[in-house]
Amino acid sequence: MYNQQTFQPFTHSSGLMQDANCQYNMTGYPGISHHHHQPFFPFSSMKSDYGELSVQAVGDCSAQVMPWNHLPQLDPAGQTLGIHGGQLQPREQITDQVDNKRNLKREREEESEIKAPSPTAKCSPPTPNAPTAPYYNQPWGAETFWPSTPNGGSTTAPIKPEDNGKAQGTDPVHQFPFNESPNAALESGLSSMENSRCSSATSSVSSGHNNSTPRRMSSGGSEGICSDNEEEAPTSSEMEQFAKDLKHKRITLGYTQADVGYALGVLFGKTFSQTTICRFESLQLSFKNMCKLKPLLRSWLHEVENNENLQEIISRGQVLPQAQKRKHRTSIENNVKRSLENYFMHCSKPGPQEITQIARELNMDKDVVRVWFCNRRQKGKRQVHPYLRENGGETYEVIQSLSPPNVGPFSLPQVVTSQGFAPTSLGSNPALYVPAFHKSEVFPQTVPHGMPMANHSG
DNA sequence: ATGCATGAGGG
DNA sequence: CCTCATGCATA
Repeated sequence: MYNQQTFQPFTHSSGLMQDANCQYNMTGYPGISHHHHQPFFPFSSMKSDYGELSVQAVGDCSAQVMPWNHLPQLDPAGQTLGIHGGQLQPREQITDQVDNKRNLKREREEESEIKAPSPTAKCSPPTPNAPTAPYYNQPWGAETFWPSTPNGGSTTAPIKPEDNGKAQGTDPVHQFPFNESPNAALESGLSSMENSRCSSATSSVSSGHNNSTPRRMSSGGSEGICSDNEEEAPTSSEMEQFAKDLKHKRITLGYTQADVGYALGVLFGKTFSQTTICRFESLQLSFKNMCKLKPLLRSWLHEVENNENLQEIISRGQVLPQAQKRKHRTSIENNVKRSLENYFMHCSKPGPQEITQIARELNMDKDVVRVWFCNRRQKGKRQVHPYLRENGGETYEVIQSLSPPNVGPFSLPQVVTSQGFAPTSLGSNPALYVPAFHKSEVFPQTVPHGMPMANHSG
């Protein structure tokens, strides 16, 4: 077992990651006013999503050079960071368990599944409208990452290295770590990456495994990619394989998930948290989301494999100070959780009234209950058993494990399928969990105090 | 690795 | 209000 915190040869590694979001403005946090400009990622002008970016910048051999070339120089200050440049220090032993990892898969549009077998209940989603096809093709608007913030404005758009200079003047904390001149080494390395993509996009990552299935729902004609449209329409198996390879490679090279997330920030201007990388590796993101991140991660993979300079550069990333602490994580007691589970089993989508009732029943804040249900639903969508994934996603499994043991008379088996990533049935049959009961059954009139959860004596 | 939370976008 | 993407905080 590797523990991220256990291996922190780099000054930036650990804390850095979780704080990494400081790299880009969190519009959600008014208090935070660091406008860190994105290092270099002319999104504004490109209007492209990551997919496109990666496709062009990274993938297209002939495409105009992307931000890569603009990689800022190593900041002299960066050297003071005490990072031993360039050398990868394996922080974790290469464990075989890597492959052992549970490879969970979830579907992209599980949405439809929810209402699948369910009758017409208020609880069940109004309408499925969930496209069965993986429409991950949708563009990744720059705004997605850099929404124009009303307050600052400077925060939203990624800045180019050149701009970076002045940006620093204003905001010394968050600009790209390197402000010198372009790093030749890096450029060279990056270029290698570009090449690799053209020749064999899948390189070490997917090479060998996936004989990509013919299914390309969308031809990236507009993107004008070299030949690797894998990014556009990776199959579930491809995705799984990629995730697996990514993780293996990452660990082999001694990177933590946090490192990867940070590196992405250095390379693309958008940092991701350890959490996200973790979820990617364990396929716990929506398929769409996976597709979105894959190109970036693949690029990272190419870089670390072919360019040691990249490591050096990334290593110099400055540790961004924690802007501010946010939220207090409410801790829900186990017995209360069980109660919530019970409610959820019967109605995964309680209405405002029901939520209020539940909240009252459990002496919880309404919002906490609401959020709990939201999260529970999300979790339900991606929660599948690892072994299911081999089935190709067509199989339904009744799993009781998801159900609280004490649901008593209300306990329902849950229908689960692994097709989340099933190449052939994406979205067709997405039931991961089934809120089979109408809310009326759960809330006949008012939440009965005698609800099963009430007796959770644990 | 995962629980609880935030916030954008949609209806 | 919900879903979805995402992450801090924590187990």
